[in-house]
Amino acid sequence: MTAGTGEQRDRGFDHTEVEPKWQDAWDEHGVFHVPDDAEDPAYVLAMFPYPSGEMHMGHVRNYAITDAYARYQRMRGESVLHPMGWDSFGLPAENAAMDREVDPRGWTMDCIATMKEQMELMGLGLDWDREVTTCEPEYFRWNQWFFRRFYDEGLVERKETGLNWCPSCETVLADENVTTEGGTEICWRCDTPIEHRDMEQWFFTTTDYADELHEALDRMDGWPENVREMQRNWIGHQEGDAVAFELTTGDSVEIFTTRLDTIHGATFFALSPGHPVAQDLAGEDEAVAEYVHRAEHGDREARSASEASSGDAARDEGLPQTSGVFTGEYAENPATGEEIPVYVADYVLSDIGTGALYAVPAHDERDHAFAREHDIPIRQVVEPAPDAEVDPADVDVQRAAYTEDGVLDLGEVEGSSDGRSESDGVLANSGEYDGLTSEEAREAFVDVFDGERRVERSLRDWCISRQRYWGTPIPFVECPDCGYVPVPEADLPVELPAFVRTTGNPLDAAEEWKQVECPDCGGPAERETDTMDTFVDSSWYFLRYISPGMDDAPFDTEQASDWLPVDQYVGGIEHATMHLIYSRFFTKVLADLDMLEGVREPFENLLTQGMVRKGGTAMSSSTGNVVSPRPFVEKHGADTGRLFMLEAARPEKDFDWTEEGARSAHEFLQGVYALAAEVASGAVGKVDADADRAPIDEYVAREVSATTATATEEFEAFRFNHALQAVRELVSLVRRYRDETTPDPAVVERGVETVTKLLAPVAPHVAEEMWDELGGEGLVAEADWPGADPPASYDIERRLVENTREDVRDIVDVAGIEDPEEVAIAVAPDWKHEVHEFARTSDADNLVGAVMGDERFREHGEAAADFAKDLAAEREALSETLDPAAERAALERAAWLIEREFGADVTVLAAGESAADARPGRPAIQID
RNA sequence: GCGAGGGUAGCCAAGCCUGGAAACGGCGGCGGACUCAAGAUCCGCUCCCGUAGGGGUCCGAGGGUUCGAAUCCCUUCCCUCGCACCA
Repeated sequence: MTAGTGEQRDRGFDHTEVEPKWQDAWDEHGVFHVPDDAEDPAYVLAMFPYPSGEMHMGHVRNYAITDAYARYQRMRGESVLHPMGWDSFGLPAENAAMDREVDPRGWTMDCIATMKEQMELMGLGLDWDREVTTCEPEYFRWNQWFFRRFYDEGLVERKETGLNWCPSCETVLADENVTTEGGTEICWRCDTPIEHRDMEQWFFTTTDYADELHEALDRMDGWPENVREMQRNWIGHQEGDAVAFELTTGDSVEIFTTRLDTIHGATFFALSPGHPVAQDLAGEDEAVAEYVHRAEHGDREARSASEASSGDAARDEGLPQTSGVFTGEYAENPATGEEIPVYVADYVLSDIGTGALYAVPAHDERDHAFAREHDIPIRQVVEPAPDAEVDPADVDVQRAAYTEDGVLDLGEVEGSSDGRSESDGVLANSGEYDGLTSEEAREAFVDVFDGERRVERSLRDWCISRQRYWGTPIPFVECPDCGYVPVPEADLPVELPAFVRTTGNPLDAAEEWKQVECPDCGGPAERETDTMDTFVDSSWYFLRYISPGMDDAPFDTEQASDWLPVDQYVGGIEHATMHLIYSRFFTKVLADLDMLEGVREPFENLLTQGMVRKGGTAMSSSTGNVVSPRPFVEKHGADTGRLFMLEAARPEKDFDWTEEGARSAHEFLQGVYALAAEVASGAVGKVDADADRAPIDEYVAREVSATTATATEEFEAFRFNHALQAVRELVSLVRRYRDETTPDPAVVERGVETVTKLLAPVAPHVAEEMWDELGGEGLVAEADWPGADPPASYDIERRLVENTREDVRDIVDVAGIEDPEEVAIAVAPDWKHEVHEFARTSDADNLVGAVMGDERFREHGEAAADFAKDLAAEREALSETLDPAAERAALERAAWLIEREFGADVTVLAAGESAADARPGRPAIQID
């Protein structure tokens, strides 16, 4: 439908008129501004966007969630910080600049302006006074400032290692920026397969914090388990031992193993092709040199080859898994004193452990395969424990490796009472250590072989250099005499030179900018031309929101310590191992630099929102499978979009965008607005003292309270869909009340007013309009959230009413009663209630006996015995019921619903003859 | 291979932690009210049988615990995601 048609205006509201009006009003009242002196406000944060210029539905969902929660908290009386900013450095701006003769800055600023306008269109309640833009020198100067501080603290290293290179983006990438798809490593931004290059780059030493980053995850209850698990995987955790082996080359080579217990079975030694000792040997031995070369270069071809094939694993096809070359050198097995041959083997990876290992073919499958191929002896040193399920005679290590390591399953230690230990392995052929369990042997051997117990992790230091223009210049100068020298703090920020279109890094081409004096010796020097990974920007932006204008520090320590951690963070799962690890790292470093007090984790609660799909598949601009937010909002209104998104599914789940769902949301809003307008115009009911109506009014009042309680609970738990479902039910009830009785306008008004408030966080514009119609004071955005106690015994009563209504329907239906005229409902007599309660709480063995033994009940004779028998059959399932008077009152309150449904008179009776069939919670029903 | 999360009526989807009602809600379908009619709105029904509220079957499959299991335990199958030549 077209906005603002005459037809619409008659009965509904026109969102093109209403939405800007209230946006202005919120603005004028500074509703969303948080003063600096606010005490520990609720910090509700959506991951700030990269300003691409167009919002997509994922953004809308993200912000609809945080805004609803923030608005809800505000109505609860909290001060709320709900800020927004722009993650505005990055390659797309540079690409756009190359494509269409603009400069990255201009393009970015235009995009920000458009996106901000779209956010305003959505009516998001954001504190724009705290807007943060990472590509502004006022922001990125602090990146440089942090870089220097980190450098002073020894957290910055410049080192050469094998790095990921994206040929399309023409820059190195951190490990975190590389994703694996079908065995191929690709760039997270452009999906181009990456290459490996050895380069010297700048690193933040995230590994210094690996232990804490890993261990703290266990305590982060506010995070979803899958994100924590992803981070655990990413950081890695292998407990083992490092032991040195002496080689005939004269080198002492450290290995890392989780199976030190098997050391007596080591029959060869293996180095990865990248290992320094292997590299040295390659210099002396042609065969080794050739193998190392093939291993290093086969790599790339093999990857593209395996990509073409079905591509199960990224196993090199050029080099089989068992490939390797004997170096002619030997290592001494410290356990046996034997000389074992040293191989260079491709299956040994340079970035796992130390890149060197002793191989135990008897107890490791890969070592086994290698040994078979190269005719190396296989010696068993672990066998099944005497009490293990496996017969030692069945173990043939010549045929296959026996990998049971005999680790005690902690959960099963107690279970050894069943006569069988869970420890499967004990040592054999290991001299004096025979008979020890693997675990005991490991304990012993660390000392015996002068090793070191250690935890190996897969987390690597964070490579932050990027060979791109549109980022924060790394504040260093390279002097031919002094080496790398930091730019003095007084000279910060190092700003970007004008953009030039060039292949490669534009900063390299900015000759004038590049040439500087060395801060140390004053001689000619060159600026570092790399810029920082943009994840540096996003690692602390949530701190800048706290003191956005501060110009002598990145943020105010005292205020940040009070306002952090972020109470609720909402964003996409794609940042699980990137942004969310980097931010945690930054926060810990800042805490250790005393810039934060008592805060070591930035985000208390994390919600990863699900995708918005269409027709079962993800919305994607490349396939055109999208619903564009802007046209949608212009046509149907922001509230419609927000309501639909939030009621369609729980925030963390994916959901399908459907036309029907959106339409249903729109119609609901129009309908509920119309109801408010009708109430406001005085067209509903008349003030007329009618005693009969009192129970009905009370019924509605109780439903209003119950809905409020439900909505509150659900908002609190981020289940907006459940809250909204309850609100829809209440609206439906209020309508029925209005239509079918002589309604009390005050009751209707209270219902509609409550609905307005409950809806305000989700459909804020319509809610303001309704609030205005109803004559509410001020803005509903600033109104108090309604009280939230559920009425006494509400659940029991609801069950009673629902059951009774259903029973009436059943009877009418099954008995084929055409036109019921009178429905009589009779509550069970007092004594039955007493027996029921007695049965429910009694623990007597013989319930019937116990009941009949009580003279209160005995006087009801046979009826009491029968009833007791029935109860006995289901005594464990008996649930609490209302007392007779309460039951009767509840049914009287609900009687109007039955009258309305069947057009029959309904009478609710106290117990009488007609109540013979009645039971507590199940009244007798007579229909005529 | 390791790990995490899932499998609920035609579809989407609650409930499972803290066992106790054929199992919330939405969509679709069916019937009814209102209406000249359509739309909108409202009220029901939607696993099977049943002319007074009853009975049967049911929550991926199979076992078990229990008076009682969608919920707890074990086994098994399938799906999604993350990690993975990890020494």
